[in-house]
Amino acid sequence: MPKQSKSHSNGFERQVTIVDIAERAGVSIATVSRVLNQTGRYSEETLKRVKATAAELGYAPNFMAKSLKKRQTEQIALAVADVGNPVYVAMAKAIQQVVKEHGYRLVLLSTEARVDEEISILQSLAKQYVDGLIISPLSYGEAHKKQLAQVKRPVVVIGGSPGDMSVDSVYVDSAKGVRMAMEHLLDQGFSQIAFVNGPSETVPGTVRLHGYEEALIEHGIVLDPRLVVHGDFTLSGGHMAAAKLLELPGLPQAVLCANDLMALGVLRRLREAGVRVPEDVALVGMDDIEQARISSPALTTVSLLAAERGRIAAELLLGRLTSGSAEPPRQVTVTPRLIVRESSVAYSVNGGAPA
Amino acid sequence: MPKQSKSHSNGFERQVTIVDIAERAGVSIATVSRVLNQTGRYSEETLKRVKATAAELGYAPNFMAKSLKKRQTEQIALAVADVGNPVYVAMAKAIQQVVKEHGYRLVLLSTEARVDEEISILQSLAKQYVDGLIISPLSYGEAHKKQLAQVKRPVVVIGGSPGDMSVDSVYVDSAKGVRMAMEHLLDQGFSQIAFVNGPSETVPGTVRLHGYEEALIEHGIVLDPRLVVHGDFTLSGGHMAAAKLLELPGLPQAVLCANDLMALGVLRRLREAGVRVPEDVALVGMDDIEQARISSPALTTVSLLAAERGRIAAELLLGRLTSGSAEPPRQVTVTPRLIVRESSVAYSVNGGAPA
DNA sequence: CCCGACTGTGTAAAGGTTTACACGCAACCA
DNA sequence: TGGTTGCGTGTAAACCTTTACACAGTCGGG
Repeated sequence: MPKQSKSHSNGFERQVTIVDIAERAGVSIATVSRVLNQTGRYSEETLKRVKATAAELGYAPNFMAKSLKKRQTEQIALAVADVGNPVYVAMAKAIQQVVKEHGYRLVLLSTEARVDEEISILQSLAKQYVDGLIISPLSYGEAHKKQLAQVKRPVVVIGGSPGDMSVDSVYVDSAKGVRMAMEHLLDQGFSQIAFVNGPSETVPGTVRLHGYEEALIEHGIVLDPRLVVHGDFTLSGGHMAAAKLLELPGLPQAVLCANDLMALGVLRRLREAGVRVPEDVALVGMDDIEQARISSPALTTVSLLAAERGRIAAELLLGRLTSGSAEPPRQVTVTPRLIVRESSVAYSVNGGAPA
Repeated sequence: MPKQSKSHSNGFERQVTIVDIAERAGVSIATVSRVLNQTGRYSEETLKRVKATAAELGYAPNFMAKSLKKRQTEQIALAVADVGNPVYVAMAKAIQQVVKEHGYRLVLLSTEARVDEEISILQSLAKQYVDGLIISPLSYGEAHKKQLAQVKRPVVVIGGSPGDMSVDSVYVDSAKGVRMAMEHLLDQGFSQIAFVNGPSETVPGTVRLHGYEEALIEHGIVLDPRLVVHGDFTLSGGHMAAAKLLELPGLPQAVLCANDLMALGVLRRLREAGVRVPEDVALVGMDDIEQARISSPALTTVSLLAAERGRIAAELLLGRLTSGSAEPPRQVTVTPRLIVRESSVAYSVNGGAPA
């Protein structure tokens, strides 16, 4: 016997709940829930009636109530330093794609490259608004590790330190990437190779400088401190860094940049100064962002596989979420790839190898 | 849908709740809630004790429970066709910034340029996982309007049709943008101006074509159908479109592209063919993405103010959220801005102000 | 004919908050 | 002194689900 609905004269549009469906269909809310979630047992007859009533009423389940009860939100968060940075965009896109496939939504968090923001995001995980987090911290110190140890929701970090197994992570050996780029330049006979690095207090900054130094040592070249300048990983940072290089008595034979954005800034500054690339100076970047492919000359770069790292991170996280969190942390390492284009090979243009 | 993890015995490590704090501090949960939310009345003494206990226990409020009760999630969603498109990235960045300032989180939804995805996002608003939505649909037809009319949460659309007041929206007159670009080219004496448009079934596609036609009519030039080609708003789309133009008996004097991405593709193809820009052909794009500024030659373009539109949309939405939803829908219109750079001025004058 | 198994369903208890309402008490005023 | 006020606090009812448990009926086997 269907009870009389008690919701008539309320001026507000009350949300349709399973209670409404239950009343209308003459069953209990438990049955409605079972039918709608296809769980437990119910007869063919009830199934039809409940589904019909739900459709009729335009029912939509309330996510908050569901999440509260099931203790999972079907949301995962991505925290990056700069939403506009092409590298993170590529990552975000890849991640968005895989989490969407699995029915999760992506919450975009921006840290503005501030450590305290990163920490506070880690802490806010306790508020349970997401099931898991992918974070790509710029620095990765004790504060991070300490927070990570306390967090109870799965986290995967993109970046971090190699061999650190305190949490799932995906790592790219960017020092090796730098060495690959250096090999490429050294092989062409260049010995005066400038290095436009990022801020030295960031992880990428220190790691990549290390790669640069190693490559020089390996080839018996002493590091000229004047050839190492710093930018902030942005276009204008590269632009200013190039200005510093132009002040040197002689032009270096090649310039290696710690990321593509700075390389493009350098390219622009060099062009303004009438310096031709690659004829006068060879130029190499890192990241393989889309702009590198379409710049003129097309930029030689080292792909750090941003999209792939994003994809892997998402899969790692999803794995934690669906199967247990019992297994020990995993670290997936991807290998950078050198992509030779126009900006670093002088002889392909004018036919003459650099002396 | 995410797979159900088989009732993962999460018995231990219970979440710290206000009940725990209440017991420990010897007060009721209501008092705890009042103190923690700084609402209602409580003595200085209780304040101290509750706060101390909360800190001691490492309490973090449960978002789901709070949202369920308060009927608001502190989340807003952004739905765009392509997360990787620089225009949407700029929008997203601006939006993220303002919503973050107001304590909201941003959920990123991608529609893959499919209408059914857009509709289903609109429908899913009923599930209440966000407080509001910003959507930038590629097409904007009856299906959209019908759904929008039913939706009970505030939505603001970026794009849409001018003068449509069924919902908050921010609109840019891109037809006018096209006319501005055309004026710029016509003023220099060019009459053979090719137009690389987007797909004609999209809103931007039709609108911009319209602007192109109007400008021609205004100047008494008959439209040469061979000069209108189509791309898909991507780099490679522009590349292929340029190929078509190169097949024509004579080169046009100028090429106007419906967006910057295609313009850069055109630029690349022209360079491959040995055509110089701007000496042989003038080139103009639209959108003013960052790459336009650093390309070589720097691309003349029409700024469609993506970031600003994002900012405005976010503010519109936030306005709805905080003050009432009583007021009638508003439509904010922004005016495009011509940005003259190198690619369109043969006489090598750098920069320049819009007329 | 009884017992166990199974099937379909309902009852009620979470899940963690916010908040309307009520209550006890001190202070104040007439 | 009695009544009002205001303060600080507690009780309990939501918010909307999911789900453990119980119950009533049916059916088959012994």
